[in-house]
Amino acid sequence: MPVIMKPVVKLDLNLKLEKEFYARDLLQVAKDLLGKILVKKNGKEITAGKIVEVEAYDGSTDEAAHSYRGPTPRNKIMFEVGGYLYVYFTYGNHFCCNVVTGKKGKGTAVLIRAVEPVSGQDKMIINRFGGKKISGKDLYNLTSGPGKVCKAFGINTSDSGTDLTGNKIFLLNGTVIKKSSIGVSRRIGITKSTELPWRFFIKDSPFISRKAVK
DNA sequence: ATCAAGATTACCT
DNA sequence: GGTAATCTTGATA
Repeated sequence: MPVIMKPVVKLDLNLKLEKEFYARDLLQVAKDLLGKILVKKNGKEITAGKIVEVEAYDGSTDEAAHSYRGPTPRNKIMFEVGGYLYVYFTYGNHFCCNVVTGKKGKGTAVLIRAVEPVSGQDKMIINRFGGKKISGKDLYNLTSGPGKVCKAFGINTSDSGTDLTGNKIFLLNGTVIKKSSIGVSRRIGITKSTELPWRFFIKDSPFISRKAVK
C-alpha cells in the first residue's frame, strides 16, 4: 500500500515542453524549470515529480561546471543545443541529472537537485529503499537531493544524452511559480566559483534538499 | 600507469 | 554538526 497520502495526479502528456524551451538562456531556463514536472516512462510504468530545486552551470565562466575545460567523453552532450539530459556518476555511488540548455556549443546545463513526488511514488520507494515501508517524514527524504532523484527515478549514465523531446524522459508544463516564491542562493557541494548565486528553489517547499546554505 | 578530486549521501555523536 | 564510503573521470607522465 502506498504510504504517501498525496493523490496521484493525472498527467497530461500534451503539456510536454518543446525544444524552444530548452534552447534559451541558462539562467532563464533554470528559473523556469521550477514547477515543471519531470517524467520518466518505462513502458506502462511512470515516475513523475515536480521540480522544486535546481542549480545552473555555465562552462564559459564557471569553474565549477564540468564543461569549464571543454568537451570530454563524459560531458560532450553539454555542448549540444538545449533539450538533452546530461547524467554523470560521482562519489562512487551517485548519479546526478542535468537539463542541457542554450545554443549548440554553449556548455550550459541545469542540475535537478530536488523534486516533489507526483506519480509513481511506490516505484520510487522501491528504487530508493527496496520497497520497505517508510514513515511520513521519509516522504520528504525520497527525492530531496540530486542523487536521490536519480535513484528514485532509476536514472543512470545510460540515460545521458536522452532527447527530452522524446518519449522516455521529458518535462511537462506544471505549476507557474511566482517570482516572489523563488529562493536564490549559492550552490551546494562545490569548491570553485562558490560566489555565484545560481541555486534556485521554491521557498516554501518541504521537498528541497536544504533550507539554508552557508 | 597512476593519482587526486568530486554538482553526495547515510550514519554517527 | 561532522565524516567515511566508494569508484569514475580527467589530468599528468
